[in-house]
Amino acid sequence: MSGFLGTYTVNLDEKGRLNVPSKFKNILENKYGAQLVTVAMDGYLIVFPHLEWEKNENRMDEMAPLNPKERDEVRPYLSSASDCEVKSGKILVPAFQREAVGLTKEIVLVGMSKTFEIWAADQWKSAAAKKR
Amino acid sequence: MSGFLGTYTVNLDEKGRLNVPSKFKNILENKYGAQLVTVAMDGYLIVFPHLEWEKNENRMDEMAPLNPKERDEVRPYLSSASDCEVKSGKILVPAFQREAVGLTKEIVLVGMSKTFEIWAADQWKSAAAKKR
DNA sequence: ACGATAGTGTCAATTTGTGTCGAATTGTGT
DNA sequence: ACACAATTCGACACAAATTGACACTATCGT
Repeated sequence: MSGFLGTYTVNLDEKGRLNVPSKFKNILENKYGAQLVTVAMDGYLIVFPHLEWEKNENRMDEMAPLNPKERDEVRPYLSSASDCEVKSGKILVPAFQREAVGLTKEIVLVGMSKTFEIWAADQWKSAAAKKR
Repeated sequence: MSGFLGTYTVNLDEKGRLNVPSKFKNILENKYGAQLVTVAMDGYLIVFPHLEWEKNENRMDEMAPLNPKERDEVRPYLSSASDCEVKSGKILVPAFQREAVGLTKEIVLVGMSKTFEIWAADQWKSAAAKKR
């Protein structure tokens, strides 16, 4: 297996869950596990298998907890993150993240090797249009 | 579990308590315990699980007790701090801290890995707006 | 001791999250 | 192209978390 590759169009169900495509599911089961961390960026979510997320976390945890400047630096990332889990083959995207990046129903999963991304389908289309 | 992550909007009840979201509650129960220390910063409260607070305390205890400069540095933090506890799944924020950071009803909990923060909802919104 | 204020535990109604299952769709081998 | 297997979809029923209110307890000052 070569990490997360390709794009998949899927739908969120009425509670905001998405079905993980079987290719991604296999990678998670074989290389990682069910634990994930999602981070909202400008326009999309990044999904980290827990193992990959830890690399970032260790860096952030070195901050001096009573130093406001240092807190300000990491807050945007941590505050927009969430840990979640693949359950019954599905991922629940928390409401605050769905709102943060404007996910409604149709979404696109984009493989990015060690991580993958979740885009609102219309965002993805217009981003793709801009590319060329 | 990856520490405190994400943002949660909750309301203080009529006595100034907040419901701890279950994700945070699980982390506290599994990794820490019910004992917390809250510190007022400029605009928000930091909530330390007791174990994490001790790390600061150790650092502060190294200061020379007869050195006024060093005393001046730590005084603002300690004087604005309070210890509290999760009881029946809720945290009572002491009145003087609610006033210190202007908490009324709607508040936002912000995960910061080893700690989390309590913001007044309007403060949080205007801070977020400034970011970009 | 008294009332006033602040703090605590509990509950029912609502909202949100989870597991399952059949039907529809897609993929695979022949 | 066909039959069969695997995957995906959407819906439902159930479980858990959240909310807001209420009643009760402790604490404080007079």
